[in-house]
Amino acid sequence: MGRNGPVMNPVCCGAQVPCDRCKARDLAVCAVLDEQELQRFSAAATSARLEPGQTLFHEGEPAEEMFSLTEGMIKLYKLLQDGRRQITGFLMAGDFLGLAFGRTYVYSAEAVTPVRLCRFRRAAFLRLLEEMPHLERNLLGRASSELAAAQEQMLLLGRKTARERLATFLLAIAERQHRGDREPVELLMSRSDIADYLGLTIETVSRTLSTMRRVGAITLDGKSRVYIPDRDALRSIAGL
Amino acid sequence: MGRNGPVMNPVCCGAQVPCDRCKARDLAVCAVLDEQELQRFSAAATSARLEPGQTLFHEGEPAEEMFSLTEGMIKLYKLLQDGRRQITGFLMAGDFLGLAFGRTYVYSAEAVTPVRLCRFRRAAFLRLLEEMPHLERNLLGRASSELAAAQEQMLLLGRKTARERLATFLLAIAERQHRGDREPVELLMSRSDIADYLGLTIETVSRTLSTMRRVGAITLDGKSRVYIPDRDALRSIAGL
DNA sequence: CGAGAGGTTGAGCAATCTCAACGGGGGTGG
DNA sequence: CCACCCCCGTTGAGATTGCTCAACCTCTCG
Repeated sequence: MGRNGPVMNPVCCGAQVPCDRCKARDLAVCAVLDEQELQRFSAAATSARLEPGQTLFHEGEPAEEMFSLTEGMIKLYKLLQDGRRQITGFLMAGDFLGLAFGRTYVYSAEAVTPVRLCRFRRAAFLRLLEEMPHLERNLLGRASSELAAAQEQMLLLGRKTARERLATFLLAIAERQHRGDREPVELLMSRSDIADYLGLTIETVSRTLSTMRRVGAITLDGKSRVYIPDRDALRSIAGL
Repeated sequence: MGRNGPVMNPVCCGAQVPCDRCKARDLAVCAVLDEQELQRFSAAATSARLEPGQTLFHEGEPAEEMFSLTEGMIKLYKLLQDGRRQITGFLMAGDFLGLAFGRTYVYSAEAVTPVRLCRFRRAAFLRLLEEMPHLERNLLGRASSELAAAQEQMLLLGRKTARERLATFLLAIAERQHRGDREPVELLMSRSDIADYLGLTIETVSRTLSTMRRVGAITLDGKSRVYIPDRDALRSIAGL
């Protein structure tokens, strides 16, 4: 799969501002790389696209590739045999995935929106990593904040009520989308995805959102646009 | 707080076999360090002890130190303002903690059993890290497996029933303690800790264990010794 | 021996789930 | 262009798991 077309909005290093240096390269990694390193990265990477619903890889498959997202949203999830699903995270432009040091992927990854990403053969990536310690530091920082987010999510799943979960979720999205206090939040994922992320059923998600609307905590525009009139009010519902 | 007494069972690099090189040093990090590096590490570290119930640090405090556990068990947890608690993990000899790249600790840490650990000033540790890229790789590997464990726990908290949670928990402990199929598992933590780890109440934990005993899935000897006659049976209860 | 902490058990309750009906929007085929 | 269908989301009613509150038990410690 080769490069196809210009990159619209590559985001670098998890930062929000697209970085000129990788704009033309469809790379999300360019953290502290110098020009020469960046070229070597480009050489090791190929670009790819996914449509909503398409699977990037399944839990348990041999982890032969690593990816960085340059556009769109991907969900990560784990399944029990009877089909119960837990979504462990939503990734956005600038995020890495597949950084498994084990032999196989420990989760499945599927596109939520149309996605553009950059693939590395695992071995090649690890070789590059070897030679660029500053990149390793960057990855360690990412892993560390992902871990913090995971612990936050454990608190949510283990101890928060449905109301609190939804409130927490909406606030987190608002922050991630850098929405001003007046701007709406866009839910790019389905109710079913939200439910499986929050450890609830779609019915409970739906009911809880309806109640929040009725109470005036949020306004809904269509199914996926959410206005939050008073963020502090929502924060107090979120329980933190 | 200086060194006090001989080290009984330091565990290295998260591996299970104590390593001679750090036995005398009360260090858990000696991964791929050569003799000189190890000496520098010893120089940067001080040793400490904690009694059960003592707190190492609280969520939100400035993260000025990092630790590696050489003996005993520590629990990590997060709180909501009303006191609801989620334990996000139990650490054992060889584990790191406090590896926050942010300014503050993102969780609290408290001793479950008597604990022996090794403290580093954060700045000193990061400096050492800078100079020992192989150590950084080691930490990245640890972070990556912690992340995998966190995702497994999200699946548990979001989607498993009380029975499945307990079964999963017992199996995980059995593995961590490398118990043969006949040997009992030791629950070093209280029912309340187990409940807060599994997102349940102590009553549900107690009832569920009783039921498992009644059904013959486990045998209890006192409050904390658990025999698992048939691990596969328990695995099938665990739902994976 | 009494007090307190930790654990178990019981009864009733409540939050969330399950099952089911219904509605709207978008795509498709006649 | 319209009718139909299907997917997704919403709403309702009843079931169920796990929680709350309370009693009781056991062990340890003073």
